[in-house]
Amino acid sequence: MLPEINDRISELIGNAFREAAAQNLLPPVSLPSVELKIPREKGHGDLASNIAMKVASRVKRSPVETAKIIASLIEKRISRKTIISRVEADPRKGFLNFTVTPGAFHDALRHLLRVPGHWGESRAGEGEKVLLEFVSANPTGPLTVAHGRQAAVGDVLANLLAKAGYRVSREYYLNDRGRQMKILGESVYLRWRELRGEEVDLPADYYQGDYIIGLARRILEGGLKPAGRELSELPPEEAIDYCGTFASGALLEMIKKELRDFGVEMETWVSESELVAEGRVTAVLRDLAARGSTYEKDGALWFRSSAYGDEKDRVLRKKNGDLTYISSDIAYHREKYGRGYSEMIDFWGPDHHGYIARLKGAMKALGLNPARLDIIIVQLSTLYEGKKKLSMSTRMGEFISLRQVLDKVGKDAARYFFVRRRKESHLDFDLELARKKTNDNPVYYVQYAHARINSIFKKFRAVTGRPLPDFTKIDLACLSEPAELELIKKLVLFPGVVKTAALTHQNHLIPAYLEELAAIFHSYYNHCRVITDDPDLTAARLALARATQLVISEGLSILGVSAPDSM
RNA sequence: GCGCCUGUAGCUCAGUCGGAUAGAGCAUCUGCCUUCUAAGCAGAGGGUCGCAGGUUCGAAUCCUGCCAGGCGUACCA
Repeated sequence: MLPEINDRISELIGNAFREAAAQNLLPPVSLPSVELKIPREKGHGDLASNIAMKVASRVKRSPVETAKIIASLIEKRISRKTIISRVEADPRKGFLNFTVTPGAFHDALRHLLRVPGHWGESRAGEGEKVLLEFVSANPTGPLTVAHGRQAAVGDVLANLLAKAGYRVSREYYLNDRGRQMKILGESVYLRWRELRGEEVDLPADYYQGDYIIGLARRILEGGLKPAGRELSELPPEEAIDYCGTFASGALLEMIKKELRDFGVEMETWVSESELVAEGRVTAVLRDLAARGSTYEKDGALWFRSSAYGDEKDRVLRKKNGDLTYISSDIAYHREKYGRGYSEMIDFWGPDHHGYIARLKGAMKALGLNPARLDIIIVQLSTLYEGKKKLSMSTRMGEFISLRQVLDKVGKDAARYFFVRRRKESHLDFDLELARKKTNDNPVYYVQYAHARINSIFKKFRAVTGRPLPDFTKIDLACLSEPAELELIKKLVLFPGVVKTAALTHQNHLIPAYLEELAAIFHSYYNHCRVITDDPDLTAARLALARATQLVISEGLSILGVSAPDSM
């Protein structure tokens, strides 16, 4: 609806400039695209344009003078049919300030009520396929808080892009082979021996967490026997392999459950070991070699990444014959390109940012367009309990897991807090605040508005003994209080916020918008009673409350947060 | 050294393509429940937008240099 209002005003401005040229008031100029902003100050109307300032030098008049000429021409065109009721030239800077008619806002509100659940959708994505890959943690331990934020940020952006008309899928890339998996197997194996009464020495770079002991105990007490043989009868190499396979399988199941409990559903899981088994890694190394992008040095195979923007060349295959992580990652990303996505988005932690150049370089070396691959670095979070900072040492297994955060604050608060700040910003996450049931807590503040509206509906049914009216058939013209028009204006903005957030990957715009909307509603609630003696006014206000509820629940559903009917 | 991110009110942070007197929440102070949920509302105080230049009619925003913090700079992942 707002785009329509924008278009109509742009048209008025364009016509006024042509008219000014025809009457020799201003020289003819080609106009830049008209930008309309919502002024902060209430006295500046509903929408403002800076066009007079933009063209001032070209028309050889001051911005204020230009604005005055244009405003007076537009003013003459104002009638009952136009979307604006007033235009004013700001005498200090040269803004053109427009006041939109209440009728235009009522039309927008009526439209919203006719498309419940679809307000906020757009076709900006034109059905293009987008793949979002996130979390992708090694199955070597529980998900951490860092994974939690990536999961929330990735999942919410996926929801946003879907709203904006993209065909979205979510994917988890499973690093289920290589050095870390071997260490996992050895860690569990050592703990298993320890449980059997042996003295063992767990090297510092092995996995230290208690969950490793838990896995070892499951092997021991469950009497798990690989191929019918006792683990103790196997040669250590085989026993370690078995422990690794068992542990990564169990941990993967745990990760899947954690993600489900966090509200994240991956469409696809891609396994690194399968990519290797299918020969995709050797194939990609061969193709890089064929393109002259590799060379042998010191017994290792190198990728000429410095020729593609990286600061130095990188090893693909180590001296001992093992593949490095980048080799399978190159193969994995080429495989993704082959699936026909117009855009692929990876979410990584900040410790991986040095990796971007070499991966994009590899895509370029393979003749693929690196611009289709967008790597988003999600900054870390520091957890607090009030003022107390919580320890975060992963090495000692002392980290707070995503599971613990979920247990402490619940899915709604966790997801909301993770996306509330720009993903580029380091996040201070106060668990105590997230748990509070007061207005300091933004999640509750927004959810409360939704529940409160529901309670108005309940009251209406109880008092009148009638069901809610059909909101699509209500005369909204009596909504004329400033507080009502302000609320409608905010509702009308929602689709634009969703679109901007999706296209610029700025999830945090949604919580910010919802908090502003909730504030306007709470203020309105204190200012005007919905249920009054006037049945027409009551119906119109119920409709406005319903529209607010629809937008809040749609906004929260983008965040994957529930919209409770009562609190 | 080089690369990426960050620096805005006491604290946590918004600020879209450069636009009007830089905004919000928390914290502090003052009010509002016989009426739809006080998990709410109304109001007050609080600023050298890290520093210095530059571009511009106009800079928190763009450019350059510097300062501070975080992360990275592996034949680990």
